[in-house]
Amino acid sequence: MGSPEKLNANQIAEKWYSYWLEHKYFHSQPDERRPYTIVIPPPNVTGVLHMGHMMNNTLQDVLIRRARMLGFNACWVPGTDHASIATEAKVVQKLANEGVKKEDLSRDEFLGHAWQWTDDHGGIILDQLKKLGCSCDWDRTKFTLDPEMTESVLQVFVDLYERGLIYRGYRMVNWDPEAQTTLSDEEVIHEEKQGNLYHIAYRVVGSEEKITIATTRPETLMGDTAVAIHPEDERFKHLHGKKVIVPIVEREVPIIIDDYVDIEFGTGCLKVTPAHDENDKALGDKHNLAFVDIFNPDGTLNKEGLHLEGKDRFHARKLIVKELEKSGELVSTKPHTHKVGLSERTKAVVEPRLSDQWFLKMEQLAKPALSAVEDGTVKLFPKKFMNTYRHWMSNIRDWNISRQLWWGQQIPAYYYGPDKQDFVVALTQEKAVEKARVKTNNPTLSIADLTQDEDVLDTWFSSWLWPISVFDGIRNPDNDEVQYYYPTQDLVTGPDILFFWVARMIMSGYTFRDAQPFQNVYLTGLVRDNQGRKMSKQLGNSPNALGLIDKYGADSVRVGLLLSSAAGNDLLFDEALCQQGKNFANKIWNAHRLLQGWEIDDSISQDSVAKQGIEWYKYKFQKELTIVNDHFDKYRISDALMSIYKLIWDDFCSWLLELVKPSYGKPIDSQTHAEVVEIFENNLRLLHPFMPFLSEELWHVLGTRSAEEALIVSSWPKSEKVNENVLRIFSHTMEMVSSIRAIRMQKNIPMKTPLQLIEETKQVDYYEQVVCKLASIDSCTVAKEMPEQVLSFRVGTSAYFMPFSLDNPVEEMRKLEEELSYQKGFLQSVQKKLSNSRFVDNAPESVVAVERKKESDAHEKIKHIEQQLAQLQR
RNA sequence: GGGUCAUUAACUCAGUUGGUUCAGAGUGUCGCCUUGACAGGGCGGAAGUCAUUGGUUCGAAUCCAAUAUGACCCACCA
Repeated sequence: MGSPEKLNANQIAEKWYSYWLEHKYFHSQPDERRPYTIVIPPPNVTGVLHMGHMMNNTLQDVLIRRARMLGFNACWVPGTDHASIATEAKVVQKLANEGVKKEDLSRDEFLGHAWQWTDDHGGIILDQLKKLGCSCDWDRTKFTLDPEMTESVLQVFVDLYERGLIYRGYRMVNWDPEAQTTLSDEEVIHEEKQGNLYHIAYRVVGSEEKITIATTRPETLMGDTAVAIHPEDERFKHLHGKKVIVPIVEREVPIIIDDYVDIEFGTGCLKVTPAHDENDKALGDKHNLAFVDIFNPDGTLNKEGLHLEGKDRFHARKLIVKELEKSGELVSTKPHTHKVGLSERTKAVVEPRLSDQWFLKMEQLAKPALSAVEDGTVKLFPKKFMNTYRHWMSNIRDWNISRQLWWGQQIPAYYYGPDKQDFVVALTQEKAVEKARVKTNNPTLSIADLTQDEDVLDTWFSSWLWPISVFDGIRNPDNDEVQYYYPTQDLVTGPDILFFWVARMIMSGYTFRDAQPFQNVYLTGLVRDNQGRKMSKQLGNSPNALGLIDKYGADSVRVGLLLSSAAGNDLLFDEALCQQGKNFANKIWNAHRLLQGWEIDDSISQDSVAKQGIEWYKYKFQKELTIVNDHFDKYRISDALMSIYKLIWDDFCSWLLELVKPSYGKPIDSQTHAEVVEIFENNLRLLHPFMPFLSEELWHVLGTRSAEEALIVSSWPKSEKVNENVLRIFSHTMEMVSSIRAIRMQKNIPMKTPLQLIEETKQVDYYEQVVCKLASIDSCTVAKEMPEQVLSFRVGTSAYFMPFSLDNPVEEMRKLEEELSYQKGFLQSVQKKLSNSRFVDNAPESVVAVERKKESDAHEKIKHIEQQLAQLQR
C-alpha cells in the first residue's frame, strides 16, 4: 500500500477539497430528501478570517457534514455582508492615504472606489473558509449588495412603509461625528469613563442670587434654553417662575419645574439643552422650550458657539471651563465617573443629535418573535440567553434604519418638492414618478423633478432578511427553493449579535414568511486568549488563523478549537490545543500504518482473543455512538468530539489494536484483519465531521472507493443494540489488566506468572486469554484454596492472587490493612445509613437496594482481605 | 441602577429530574518503560474540606437564601 511514514496534513487537505468540489458534494438542490439548511452569518466582505470565524464556521461545518451523512439534503449557504459603515470607513481611509477626500468625490465616484475595493479584497475570507474545510455550497454564494438582494431590501422597505411601519421622524439620534452618520442604539457601546462634574453658577434675573447647576458637559451650555428644578425642592421654591442668565452667551432662560429632576443628585438643579440630550429633549418638548443646535456634523461648534465656532467639542469644553473659572462662575469641579456612549465602529464619542431619520416601528414586529422563542419554536442554546432576549424584546424601541453613508442600499424615497414632507416611497424611479403624479395631481412631473433621499439603509436592514433573501423568498415568495429550504434548521453565531441580527431575523421571518427563520440558535462564546483577554489587534494576542492551519493542519486546528468550547461560554484559546489535535491526527495516522503493515494470512482461522476483542469493541462503539448522538442533540459538540477522541485513542488504539495485534513476525488472520478494517472505517465515519480531510484520506487508503462512495457522502453509523453483559465483563477484564500491570511495576514480577481466582462461582474462562495476552501472565485459573505466598488485588468483589515470594511481607500487610480499614469504614457508613429508618422508609426502593448491595459487597471484600492477611501472618 | 451567568485538581472544563464503592475528563506534572504503528508514544501514580456561610432533606457539588469575587447584558440620572 505504501502510505508515507509521516502525515502531510496540508497536502491531503488540498487533494480532498478539490475532490469534493469536483464532485459537487457541497452543492444542494431541492429533492425528495429532507433539507438541513444553515445560512452562514455573512462576514464583512473585506474582512479577514479571525479566531471567532474559525470557531463559528468549524461548528457549522461539523453540523452540516453530520447532517449530510445522516441522509439529509445538507445545504450551507455562504456569503458576505457589505458592512456599510465598516467598509465605508476603510475606503475613506484608503482614499485619505492617497490624498483624496470623500467630500471631493461625487457619490458615484466614491461608490466606484468602494466597488473596486470590494472586488480587490472581497471574498478573501471565503477562500480562507475553504482552507478550513468548510463544505459550503459555493454555487449559492451571496453578497448583501447583489442586485437581487438589494431589490429584496428595497421591496421590504416599500412594503413596510405602506403598512405604516416605517416613518420619517425628527428625533434625537446617536450621531457618530467621525463617520458623520447616525447609529442605531445597538451600535453604541457604553463605557465607563473618568470625567468631571462641573458646578456652574447662573445668575437669577432681577436679583443678586445665583443658582448652581451641575453638568458633565459644560460645552453644551451655549445650547441651554432652561434650568430645571424639582417642584418639591424647598431650597428653590422661591425661584419658581423666575428666569436665569446662561453665562457666556448671556441668554435669558426660564426656570422650569419638573419632577424628572433628582433632588439628591449634584446640586438638585439641572441645565437643559434640548438639542443635545435625550432627556433634555423630553423636557424641551414638555415645556415648549427652544432648541438650539450648537454643533456641526463633525462635532465642532457652529455659529451658535460664538467665539468658539469651529472648535472641537472637547477642546471647547476646556476653553469654556477656563472662561468660567476666570469669571468666577465655575463653582467647583469634582471627579465623576459616568458612562459614555461610543460608536462601535469608530470608537468616537457619540453625540445625541436631533435630525430627520427613518425609523421602523418595532413593537408589533417583536411580538411574534418573542413568543416564538418563549414557546420553543425557536430554541436558543444555551438557554440562558432567553432571559436577555425576552427583556430586550419586551422593551424594544424603534429602529433607526437610515445612515448618512453612501455604501449601501439607498433609501427608495423620492422628494418631489422643496419640503421634506413631500415624498413618495417606491421601488423604482418610474414607479415613484407615477405615485408623485397622482399625489400632486400633476401629470407632467418627470424623473428630473424627483430627488432621491441621500441616505442608505443600515446594514442590518439587509442582513435581517438573509435566511429569506438568499433563497429569493422576498421577491418570489412561492419559489421552489424558499419553499424547500425555509425555515432553516440551525444558526450558529455569537451572542454579541443576538439583537443586531438574530432577533431581527426572527422578526423578519414572521413578518415576511409567517414562519421562524431557523429552529435552533447555537450561540458560541467569545474566543479569548489563554489569559482570558479578548482577542484584539491592539493586544496582538490574536493568532494568525491561516498561520495556524499551515502549522498544524486544518483538521488539527478544528479539533483544537472544538476541544475548548462549551456553548455560550467564552473559550480560552490556547495553541497547545491545536498541538493536541495534531497529536490525535498522528495517532490515527499511525493506527492505520499498523493495520497496513500486517501480513495477512487467509489460511489460518480467526484468533480467539481477537474475536473476543472485536465483539467487545463493536458494543463499545455502539454505546459511544449513542452518547455522541445525544451530545449532538444537545449541541454539546466538544463533548461529542471528546467521546470520539477517547473511543479512538483509548478503546480502539490502546485496547483493541493491542488485542488483535499478532505476535512479532506472525501474520494476522484475514477475518480479523477485515473486521478491524471495518471497525476503523466506522471510526472514520464518526470522525469525519470533525476531521474531514484525514478521515477522507484514510477512507480511501483502507479501500478502493468510487466517487459515490466517498466518506463525505457515506452514512453516519446506525445504532444497534448493545450487549451490556459483554461490556461489563470487559471492563472487569481491563481493570484486572491494569492492576496486574501496576503490581508488576512495583514488585518487578516476572512475566508469565500465573494468576488465580479463588471463588468457584466466578467465571474466568471467558476473559482468561485476554488477560493473559495483555497482562503477560501465564494463566488465570480457579484455585480450590488459598495459595501460599501470594500477592493479591481485588476487582469488584473478586480477589485475585499471584504466587510470588515476598521480600517484604510487612509492607504488603500494611497495604492490606489500609485497604481493610477503608473498607470497614465504608461498611460502617453504609450500615449507618441502612439502620436509619427514615432513610429506609423514604428513599426509593432502588436506592435502598443499592445500599444493601454495597453492604454485602463490602462484607465480601473484607472477608477476602482478612483471609489474605491471615495467610501472610502464618 | 436593573438583570443574567459563572466560581469543582496546577490549567481548561464536565458533572443532564438531589441517591451506585467517600467527585470525572483533557492538558500539564511525577515515576518507570520504549530498537516491531506512534517520544507527536506506552504503562502506572499523585493531585480537589466542589468560593464562603446558613437553610431544606434520610441524603446536597446538585435545591433555597445571603455574602464574596469575576464576566457579560440592559438602562436617559445631569
